[in-house]
Amino acid sequence: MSQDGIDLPTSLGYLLKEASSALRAAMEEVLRPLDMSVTHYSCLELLAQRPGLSNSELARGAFVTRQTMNVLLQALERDGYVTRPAAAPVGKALPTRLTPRGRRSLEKASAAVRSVELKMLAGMTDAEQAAAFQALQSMITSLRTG
Amino acid sequence: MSQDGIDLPTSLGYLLKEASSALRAAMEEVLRPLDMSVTHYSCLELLAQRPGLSNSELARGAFVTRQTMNVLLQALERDGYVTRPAAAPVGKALPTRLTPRGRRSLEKASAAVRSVELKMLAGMTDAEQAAAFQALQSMITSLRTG
DNA sequence: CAAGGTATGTCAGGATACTGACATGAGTCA
DNA sequence: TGACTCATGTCAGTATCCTGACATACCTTG
Repeated sequence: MSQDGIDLPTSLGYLLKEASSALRAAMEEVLRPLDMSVTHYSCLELLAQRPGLSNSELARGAFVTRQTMNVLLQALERDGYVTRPAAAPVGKALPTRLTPRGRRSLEKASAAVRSVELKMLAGMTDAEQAAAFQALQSMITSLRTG
Repeated sequence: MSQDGIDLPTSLGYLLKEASSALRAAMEEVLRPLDMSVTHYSCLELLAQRPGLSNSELARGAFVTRQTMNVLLQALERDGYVTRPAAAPVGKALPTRLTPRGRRSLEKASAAVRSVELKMLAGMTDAEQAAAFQALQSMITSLRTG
């Protein structure tokens, strides 16, 4: 109606939110049988790829606050999925690592999430995926600068 | 390290989450001075474009549950931003409409959000934007089916 | 007409994430 | 050295959103 307003359904921002919401819902669905939340999985996956990450670094990687990640890490540590040294080797940062149990737990989750990612990419050519990749990165950098 | 795991930083799913997170943060930043949350703004924008939407329809459009949208609508109605009839004209759905006050409130917010959207799109050609649009829609439909 | 299925609005309780705040450790700079 | 800035881990309180549940209203289908 008005040319002033953003046309929601055709706005890239809206579409981005919709896609992210759909992805999150799909991930929650496949992770629920494993009693694992998306943040939970993100934390484990990050640790598998970059062992020794600190609480704050994990928080940034999972897009939550370091307070939120801290309570998650405490639960994961209590249940034996990760380990943290009692004292910080340098500074205050406590390098976190997966235990064998954590690694086992991640395996199933990783397979489940991979199936979601494959479903999401189904119907897109490699060129389209590359274009989407580049577009998303451009959006991120544009939003962060300034 | 392992070929089994998804390489997070290069995964489209991760990038999607990162972009969505950055967009949400940018929107929250410009909406905070107006004492408006993203869901709050989404609700008003939806009503401006499609007057008469019901609570459940608004919830789907803003990607929250209808319970969440309901408490928001109650607050908006109490503060005079929207109106809902006391009785449903048909079924149980209560068609919601913006008041002049709601429309005024939306104007500033819409301008602020538009600036964020423009910033996000800066550095992308029209062709790249079109490609991103198509890619996101493809992901959404793929995730929903099956 | 009766019965099942679907969609809606709403209430209550609980889970999740956030903001605010504090103390501590490391680096910078005059 | 001392003051300053920044990043980190952690505690407490709050906000936000969700799941579960219920009653109601429409719409099929036999």
